[in-house]
Amino acid sequence: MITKVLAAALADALSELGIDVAPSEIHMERPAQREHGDWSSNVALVMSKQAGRNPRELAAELLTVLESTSVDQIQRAEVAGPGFVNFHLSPQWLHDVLTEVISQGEDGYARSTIGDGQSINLEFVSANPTGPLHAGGGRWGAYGDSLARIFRRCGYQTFTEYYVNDRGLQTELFGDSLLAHRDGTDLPEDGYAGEYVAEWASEMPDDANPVAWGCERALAEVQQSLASMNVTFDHWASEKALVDSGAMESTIDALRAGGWVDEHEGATWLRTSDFGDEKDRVLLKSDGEPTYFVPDIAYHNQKFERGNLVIDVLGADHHGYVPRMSAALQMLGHQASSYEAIIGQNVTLVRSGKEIKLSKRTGTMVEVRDLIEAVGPDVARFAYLLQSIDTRQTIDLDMLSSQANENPVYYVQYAYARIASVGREANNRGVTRSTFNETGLALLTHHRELELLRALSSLPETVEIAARDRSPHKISTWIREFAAAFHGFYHDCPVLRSDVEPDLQQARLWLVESARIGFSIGLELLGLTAPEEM
RNA sequence: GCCCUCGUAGCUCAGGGGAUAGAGCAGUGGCCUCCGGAGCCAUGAGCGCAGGUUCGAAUCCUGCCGAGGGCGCCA
Repeated sequence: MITKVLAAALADALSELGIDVAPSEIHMERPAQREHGDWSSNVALVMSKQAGRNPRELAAELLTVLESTSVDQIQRAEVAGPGFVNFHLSPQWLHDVLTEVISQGEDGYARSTIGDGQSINLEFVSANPTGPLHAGGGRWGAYGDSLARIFRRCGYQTFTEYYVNDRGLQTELFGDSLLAHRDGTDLPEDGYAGEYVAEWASEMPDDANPVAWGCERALAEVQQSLASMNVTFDHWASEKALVDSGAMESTIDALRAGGWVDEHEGATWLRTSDFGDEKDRVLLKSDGEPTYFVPDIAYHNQKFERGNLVIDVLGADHHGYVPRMSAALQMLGHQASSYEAIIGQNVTLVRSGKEIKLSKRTGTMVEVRDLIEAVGPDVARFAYLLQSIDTRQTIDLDMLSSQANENPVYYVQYAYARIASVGREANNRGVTRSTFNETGLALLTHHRELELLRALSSLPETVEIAARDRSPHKISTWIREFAAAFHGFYHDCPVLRSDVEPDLQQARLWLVESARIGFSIGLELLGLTAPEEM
């Protein structure tokens, strides 16, 4: 890769000046302004203190040395601003990108090895099985699923889970609510009053166990909604099965054996404050019943059997829970760094300019299924993935519906459809692609062609950054920019038109193929479909 | 009161310590004789406030202001 070549050249030049820096320490960046070249380095600014020279002076000396050891692709290098070394490259470096994309293909390009040999267990959504998934929960689904795809592309062995709370107070309340609806009796206090409860109650067989039946019914609903948005899980972990296996007892035993458990005020406590939690937490209530915390610890402990790094995606309303879980896991012998919680901000749903408060119990809700049915799975999924998980997201249902046709996802998918269309049209015209090695890529000099390759060249680093920052939205941002580059190219650079020279046509056909590969990878990471026609 | 997030254009949001802070939507004006106009091109406006660290801060630190969330022997 060109950045490595440039960094190595800079490192060599520095060592000639008596400054030793590993090439990997030298950062190459893409200048914001095109006039500032193709690549830029700030080494002179960073090293100036150590070198005892001012940055521009050092940069100038670097250039002198670089001239004698010139790299092929460097057309010209210059000192700019406070001391940047800017490289203006010949288009060859972008033609090399095209070659790389074609030779590595859809499967190999932008595949990273940063996660090789590591495994991640990723839990997300895990909404209680007491009703349909609401539209806010869809965000965790889209996020988690895309993050898992990104992890996998980076070499992490990734295992995804949905923790099903199919026992406990909420499920019993839900079961009782189903019964009350079916039998026409009074709803229990704090029972579930949503429309779906009445609907489901009428489906419930007389001999069914309301809790078990209700959970199963809800889970099927959730599963289906997520699947329609292309979100799936490797494992649906049942809390009930976990508890039935005796995991609660063995977990408490292990914590006791470690000396982390105290008894006072009639209850059994875990000294989580020893690990930075605000206060200690109750394991067994004074009535002897375990709190929800116990099975949760057992579950998290067990997840380490399916990954070295355990990650939870949690809504902001659960962030207070992280220190106690981290404490408990450390007591059980896990490294603090092997447990990570990603805290996502909640979604605000707006309709007719008014915020819709979501509550399963009172029944005011917007189901993720409604959203998907209204705008389509790709629009819904991309809407979730457009923004950083740190951003409190506002989804305006009216706007999403009324502007469904100009949704950003179509901008991207339209580019893919256009590529497919070029292929079809090439068939119609009897144009075939020649052997890649015989194609004259040097003919690709139009700025639109080069911009397209430039965008394509940034995909590998974007994927790694997205994995490192746990930020699928960086792929969204990338693919929108990539689509813009493609539409610009498509507008200005005809491929099949009769006035295009055959050699140029061949080069462009391969360029289009490389773009197809780029879109294909990006759309797959986002879990979006790649339509041949729209 | 304490803790966690977040304040960027009219709206929804990008912005890995770097140079002149970017998109989309909304507004205005242009662009189809052959590959799909769901497209392309042009145009106005902005980093909540105050300090600090740094050669350099939207980005890191502190304080203030504002918004959301959390502070149960609930889950």
